Amino acid sequence: MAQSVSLKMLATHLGLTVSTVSRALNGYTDISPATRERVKRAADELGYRANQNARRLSIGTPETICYLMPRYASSGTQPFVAQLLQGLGEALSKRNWDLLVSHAGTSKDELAQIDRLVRSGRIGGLVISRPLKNDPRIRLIQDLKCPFVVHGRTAACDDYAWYDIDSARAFVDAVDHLVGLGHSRIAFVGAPLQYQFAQDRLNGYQTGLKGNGLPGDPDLVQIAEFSDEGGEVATNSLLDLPEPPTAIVCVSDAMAFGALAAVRARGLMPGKEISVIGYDGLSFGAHANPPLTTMAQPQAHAGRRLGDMLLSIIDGEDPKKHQELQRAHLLRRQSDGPLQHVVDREKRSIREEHQ
Amino acid sequence: MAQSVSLKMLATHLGLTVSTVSRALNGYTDISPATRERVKRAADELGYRANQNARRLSIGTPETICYLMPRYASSGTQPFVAQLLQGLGEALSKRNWDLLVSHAGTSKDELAQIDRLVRSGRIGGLVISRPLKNDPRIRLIQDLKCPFVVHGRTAACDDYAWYDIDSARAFVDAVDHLVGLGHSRIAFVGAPLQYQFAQDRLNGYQTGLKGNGLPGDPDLVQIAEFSDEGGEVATNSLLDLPEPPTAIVCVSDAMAFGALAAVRARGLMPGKEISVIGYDGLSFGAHANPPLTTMAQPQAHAGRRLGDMLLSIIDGEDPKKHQELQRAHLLRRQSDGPLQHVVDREKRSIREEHQ
DNA sequence: CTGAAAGCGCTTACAG
DNA sequence: CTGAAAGCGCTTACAG
Repeated sequence: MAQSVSLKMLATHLGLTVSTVSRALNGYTDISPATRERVKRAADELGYRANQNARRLSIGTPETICYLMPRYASSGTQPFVAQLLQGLGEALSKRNWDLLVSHAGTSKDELAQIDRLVRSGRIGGLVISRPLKNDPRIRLIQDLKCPFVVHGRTAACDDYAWYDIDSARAFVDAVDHLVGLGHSRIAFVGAPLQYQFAQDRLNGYQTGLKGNGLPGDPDLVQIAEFSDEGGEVATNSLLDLPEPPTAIVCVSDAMAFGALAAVRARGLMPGKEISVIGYDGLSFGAHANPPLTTMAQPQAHAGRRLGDMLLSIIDGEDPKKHQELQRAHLLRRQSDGPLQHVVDREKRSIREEHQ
Repeated sequence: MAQSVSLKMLATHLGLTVSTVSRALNGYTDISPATRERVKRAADELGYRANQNARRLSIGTPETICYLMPRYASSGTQPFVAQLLQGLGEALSKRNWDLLVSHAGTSKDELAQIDRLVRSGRIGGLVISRPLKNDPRIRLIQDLKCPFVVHGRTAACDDYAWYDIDSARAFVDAVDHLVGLGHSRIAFVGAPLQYQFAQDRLNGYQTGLKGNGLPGDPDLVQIAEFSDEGGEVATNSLLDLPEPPTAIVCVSDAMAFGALAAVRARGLMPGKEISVIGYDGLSFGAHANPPLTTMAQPQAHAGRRLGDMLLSIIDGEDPKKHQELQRAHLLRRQSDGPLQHVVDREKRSIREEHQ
């Protein structure tokens, strides 16, 4: 590895002392403009870069924040990660902070890792995604008194900083939209409720039903694994009901893809016989069969905001002042449509043909 | 931020000197087993973690590697990034190294950033993805004498470490497969050739043609922007040809999604009238219309191997000994099929109906 | 087996 | 305006 020039080398090269050179480089005003220029030029020429480990040890801050990768990111269903990292990087680069990423195996590992991470002075802040309703990571980070910001929310989210999409509201909108299309038997395909986002979306669905004077039928709420396969399983349960739904709202685009597959497998056409709405706004949804109608959100925004918020908090601002709720909006493609008044019997016969 | 206990605090707490405590913790053998145990227990109880900035400054290595995010990752078409990071993280965690990610705006920024990164002693190694044929980053990193490993290859890839999929071979296989289905008019939808992977895949396509005694028709090679829109544009050009292809191989799944859309827009069914094969093996391809046949590859593998290789090189091993070529395999879904012997006129009339 | 000391490469009061 | 010195929190020869 190319041993880069040290401050001492630069100083002797200039016939100055390290303290003068250091202050010149760091823009101290008590340095003569002439030497300041001379020092900067020499630094450029020699390609001097302050050793960050030394610098950070000296100034007492790691100038680094860490993004804790969602544990299930490995399943490849986390297309938002690259964008989020991009946004975080943008926010941090303004102040030359570094972005670390950290994965963990089990939940216990994760807590131990967080503990190690902050106690070892490597990081000055943390960002975590998709918290549980009652997320042990958050209590730990609070105990550690490490600045942090949450991408999403927990059940009790009053006393820390977060950025979230108002997904409850989004599901109200989705239900309203479907009711507007004539649907009344609307189902919900959800993810395990220990995730707060899963609970929020279910709440929104239920609020939407109530707001339209629709009864809630427990059979129409199907919770499954948070993946396309899960969406398929849940949707199959719905379609097996004596009185199946005419519309389905799904907790994510991935689950909606599974729902589309299940509907098609019965010889029904999503967007015709059954409406399916996803949540996420993945660009890929445009290529689904049929193109997926979904609740889209400003993805690129999230990382940048999260980064800015975290930096402010590290600067001493009150975390409670950094709680930001964004809206999702309906991105209509082709998987939703008006209620079709078909006799049940007819639908069944079509279905049987394809089995 | 919770000021974690320092070595000095731990030492005074134990009535020992920092040097003894440090060596006990680092497993030196010249420490009595009794005190070693005592020290370790106390460290656990007090939650001591060595300050990494101090430690790394002292031992002279940053114990950190950096992944340079592909610049176009922002477009959201980089689903492999999360998996790659996961794999890298796994490899690094075995030795407690950290994983930094770095983005850059323009190409110039990127070079400056790399320079800063390695000169500032923040990182002990670099991994870069998808190099250009002649990638200026690689020359720079070599000049800097920073250990590195490439995810992909450049045109001249003899003197550094890399991990790549044999995509030339994959395209030979794809062409062979299509020829086996009766196709002879096979087109190529490609990405800009400054990317080496784009050139490799074109080469494979051409080799495949030659191997089957098929003439190469320049009209059948369409290069476009590396995205689904690009794939659509390229495919439209192909379908506008006086004698359109009966099969298309695409340089990526994203481009193939665009190709499927273009084919469907003409009222033709991919997998029937025209075969389309992608490359990547994205799980999402199963939800395309129709499900996309593709050349799949062991994605989870890449990050782990890259991380292991880089660590070995940092340990002093010869980079040239770490060049790994993996094979892709055909993942058949439903966008390919046997050549249909339809009269051209007939095809055209179907097409016109749908315009 | 343990301690005293130097050093990693910076920054920053403190003198002058 | 510049220099000499202490300190950030570790590790690691070197003594004893």
